[in-house]
Amino acid sequence: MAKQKNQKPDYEKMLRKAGIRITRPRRIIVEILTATDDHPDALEIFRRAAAIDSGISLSTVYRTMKVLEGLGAIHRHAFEGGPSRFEQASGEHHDHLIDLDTGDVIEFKSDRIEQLQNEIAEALGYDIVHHRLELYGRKRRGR
Amino acid sequence: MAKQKNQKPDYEKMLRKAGIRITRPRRIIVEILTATDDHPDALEIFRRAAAIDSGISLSTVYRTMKVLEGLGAIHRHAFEGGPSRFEQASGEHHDHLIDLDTGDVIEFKSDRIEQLQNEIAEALGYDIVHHRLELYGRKRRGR
DNA sequence: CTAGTTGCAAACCCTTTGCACTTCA
DNA sequence: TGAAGTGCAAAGGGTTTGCAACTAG
Repeated sequence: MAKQKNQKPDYEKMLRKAGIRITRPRRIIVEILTATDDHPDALEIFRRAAAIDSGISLSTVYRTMKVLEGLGAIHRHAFEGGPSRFEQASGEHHDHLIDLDTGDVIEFKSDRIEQLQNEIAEALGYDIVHHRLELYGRKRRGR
Repeated sequence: MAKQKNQKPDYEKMLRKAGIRITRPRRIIVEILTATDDHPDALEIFRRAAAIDSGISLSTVYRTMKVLEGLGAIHRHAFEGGPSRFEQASGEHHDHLIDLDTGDVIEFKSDRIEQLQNEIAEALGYDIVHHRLELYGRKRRGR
């Protein structure tokens, strides 16, 4: 079996295991998450869901995101000056570079930075619970 | 003249130079900022201001913070799950470690991390406009 | 059957804004 | 004096919540 670069979580299995009902709205939302590789916000997920079933409500999207977040199936990011955006918890930890012109999110990872963060926290007498590293920038003009 | 570790901005001078009027509310707010070394939010600044002059409104606090931010005299931070918090733009750039139990903010600085960030952005073809690095943690229990 | 979920509308929190009135320069 | 700034109350955006109706298991 080929190993995927990004293993997507099997949401339905996770929900079932957690004893959470798999309802029609949840199935649709989870389907959308599985199908996406970007970082949509709740409204965007709602729009995509409504295109499949117009009966779905924004509240349900928010509630479902909260449940999935609780299960560790997705991550919530509060990038600057905008609503929370969500991403699947697949793959390993990474940080984000946000394109200020387009809103695009590029993921990156630096073991070296992670290590330095730990050293800093250590020196300050703290244990890191989590961190947030976001770079905000613009594409370099090929000058 | 002794060089201060953290040079506080002379807000009144900055305002005057920018052609912005120095009003009573602004004078009080700026006084509060000068007197603090923590990272208060708008409501906290409002409370401290109201203790000096009960006539001051929260709107004015927000408006003044926006003006000062525009002048580069203060920085606004949107730490997780809370209102914006402000700090004087004195001193050089630094990042933040937020104590999850107390909300305390500890400043730190790592040239090495900054450098790595630049290398990463470079490699991705981006110029960094600014970044955000926040560590969220708890005091290490002296075990 | 019945506890968990939903949609809806109202409430929330933080922040901004319109407006008539004040105040600084 | 008159443009800039103020306080107030109302509006704004994103998100959460109370509730009666619905539905999964």
